[in-house]
Amino acid sequence: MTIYDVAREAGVAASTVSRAFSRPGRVNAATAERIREAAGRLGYRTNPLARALVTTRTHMLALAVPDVTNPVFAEVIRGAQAAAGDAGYTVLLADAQESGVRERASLERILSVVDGVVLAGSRMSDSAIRMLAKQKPVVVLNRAVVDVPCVVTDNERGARLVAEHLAGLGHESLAYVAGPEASWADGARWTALREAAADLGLQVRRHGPCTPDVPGGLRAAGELRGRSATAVVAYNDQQAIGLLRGLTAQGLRVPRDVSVAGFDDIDAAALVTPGLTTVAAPLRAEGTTAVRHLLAMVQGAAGHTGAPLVLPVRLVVRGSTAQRRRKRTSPASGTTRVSGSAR
Amino acid sequence: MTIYDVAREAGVAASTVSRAFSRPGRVNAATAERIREAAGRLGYRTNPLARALVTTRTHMLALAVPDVTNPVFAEVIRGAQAAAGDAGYTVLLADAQESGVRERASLERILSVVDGVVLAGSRMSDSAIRMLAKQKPVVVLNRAVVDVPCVVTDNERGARLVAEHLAGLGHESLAYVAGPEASWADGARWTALREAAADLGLQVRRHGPCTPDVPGGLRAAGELRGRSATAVVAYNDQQAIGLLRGLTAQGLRVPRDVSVAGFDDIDAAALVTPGLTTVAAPLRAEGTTAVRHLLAMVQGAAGHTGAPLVLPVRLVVRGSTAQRRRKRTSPASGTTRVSGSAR
DNA sequence: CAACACATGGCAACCGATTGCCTCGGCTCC
DNA sequence: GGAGCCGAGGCAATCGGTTGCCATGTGTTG
Repeated sequence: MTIYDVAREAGVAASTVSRAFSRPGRVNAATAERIREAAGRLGYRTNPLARALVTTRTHMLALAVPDVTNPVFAEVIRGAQAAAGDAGYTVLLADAQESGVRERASLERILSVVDGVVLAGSRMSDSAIRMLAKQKPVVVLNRAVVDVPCVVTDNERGARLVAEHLAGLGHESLAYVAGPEASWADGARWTALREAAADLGLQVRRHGPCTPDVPGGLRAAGELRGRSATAVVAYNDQQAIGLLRGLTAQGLRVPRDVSVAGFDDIDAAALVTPGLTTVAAPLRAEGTTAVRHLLAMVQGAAGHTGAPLVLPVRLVVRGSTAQRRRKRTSPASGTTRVSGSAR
Repeated sequence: MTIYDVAREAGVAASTVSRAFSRPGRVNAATAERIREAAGRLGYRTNPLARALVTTRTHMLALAVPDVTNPVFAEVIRGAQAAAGDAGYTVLLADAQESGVRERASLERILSVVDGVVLAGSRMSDSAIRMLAKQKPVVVLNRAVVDVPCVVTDNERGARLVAEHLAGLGHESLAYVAGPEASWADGARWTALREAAADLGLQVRRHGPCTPDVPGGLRAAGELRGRSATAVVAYNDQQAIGLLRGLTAQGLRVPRDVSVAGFDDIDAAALVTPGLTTVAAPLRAEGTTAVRHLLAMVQGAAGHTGAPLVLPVRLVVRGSTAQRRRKRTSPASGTTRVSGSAR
């Protein structure tokens, strides 16, 4: 089923068939109708590859994520997918598997067939990204890279919200469990948290780096043992959940003995016990805005490489944070439970 | 950077360059080396689209999933991605958003550029799938469709394992919370559970259908209120987690008053309290085997359309199931807690 | 030494669209 | 009535590879 078959069926030249589809108005309405009908009869579908070969537009976008199984990115993917689909674009996923090298490799493979790239939580170096941005339109998500269009969440405000929340509960000494070193968001969150803490007169210590997953949080719980912090803020929710479990396993009670908070508000945050207090990021929206920006660039607009576009966050308070209690007595032994409201 | 540039640089014809890459042995080793070197110098990358246009092989595969954000499929995606990557193939994701119609639509869009399709948990009708399989190589995951190659998990054995586990704990009356009607796996699980229950002399009632997510489980918990079942098996882990919360909210204790089990063993199953007893499916392996089969077909092998390939499961016992207790006294009031082992 | 096989490389058609340029007929306008 | 314009459609080149077929040169064999 090629354009030539349709042309023969409709009694016109192939070029006319092509125009009938891609350039409405360029051919006579009646002829166009006749062609469309012939195409329908033959079940003709235009071959995207052939088209792409000459137009150099594939209508495909690359989306690189550090880990497909990370629920944070699952939502981002869905958002990106939706926005792309609406515009008639298809998303190619590049799973970096938490490695800058593999990220480069999988991008390398698909780079030549896509019209643009969204880098979500990229583990590549700034210069590698800038290099990439020279070849194809690129939008970076959750990271700021000079000279490249970026979309980020409001980490500053998020960190400040947690800090204020914890300060309001009487906590004076915080711990921050860090994410991967290559993560820009980690830096942003830590810096903002430290500043907010300073403003509020709180102590805050950094631990890590730890892997941004549940095991990472578990390990962090071990390292935190015996520290004086009465509240722990984790780089992300998975770590925070790991913390919840690790601290509990040590005989500590959350939030009675120690408060825990995370970032992102993944689904699981509401499912663990106690529910996790966290800074909710508009994950779906991150995906859609990134793609929309990218599409704007692909379609001509010179990507504004100024300040990153900042998406708002909000604090979701659940059961994992509570009023600070004066000194815990014997942290390890099982004391009589009083009532234990799950929230 | 085209093949012609390389040809000029190396002092040979374009066809020779092409052969140097795609048909090793067809050109003299020395010449091939010279060409490869010239290509390297120019930074030449072969254009997949141009190649695909004539070979009709794009080296891309479609993977349709009902929901990208569902952790079950996240793992499947990762497995598929890996297997495809190893073979030099790229995966295009088609998010069906839990709808047969949207599934068809997104497939429609990418069908013409892929060499084959993996349908994971498809919501389409059997006939629609068979139709599709006529146009392109198709492998169906977690569903049996006659005349189409299938890869499924051992639902029979899984259901039997849970049933035996629960029977061993003294339970005599089970409830099954059903998944989406369009889900083949739901039918398989329910049928097998019923049969196993019959063999073991257990009662079992079916409730639903319910959506295969946490809210679905929550709703099911409401409907279950006042039933006599002392153990509930859910279609999947998300529902089971919903049940956990819903039942707890009703004042019931899991596993003291009622045991809960799920299917799949998603990450979150180990994170909730109590931990969820569940039938672990080899999610990653599902993705890889499906893709490997598909690739075999794409590369010539006539997909064996006989009995589906069955992947083994195993039962993971956690804290959500326990010995049945003689009649609960007053299910709603908060009784004195005894010790509450978390596992 | 003729005849033939074989290894190697070039020529040119082709995949299925898109698009610049040209032609042709009908109209308008002066 | 002729110049000029416009709408509509066709021709053919082009995108960047692949591949069937042929030409050449070298080695092998009888």
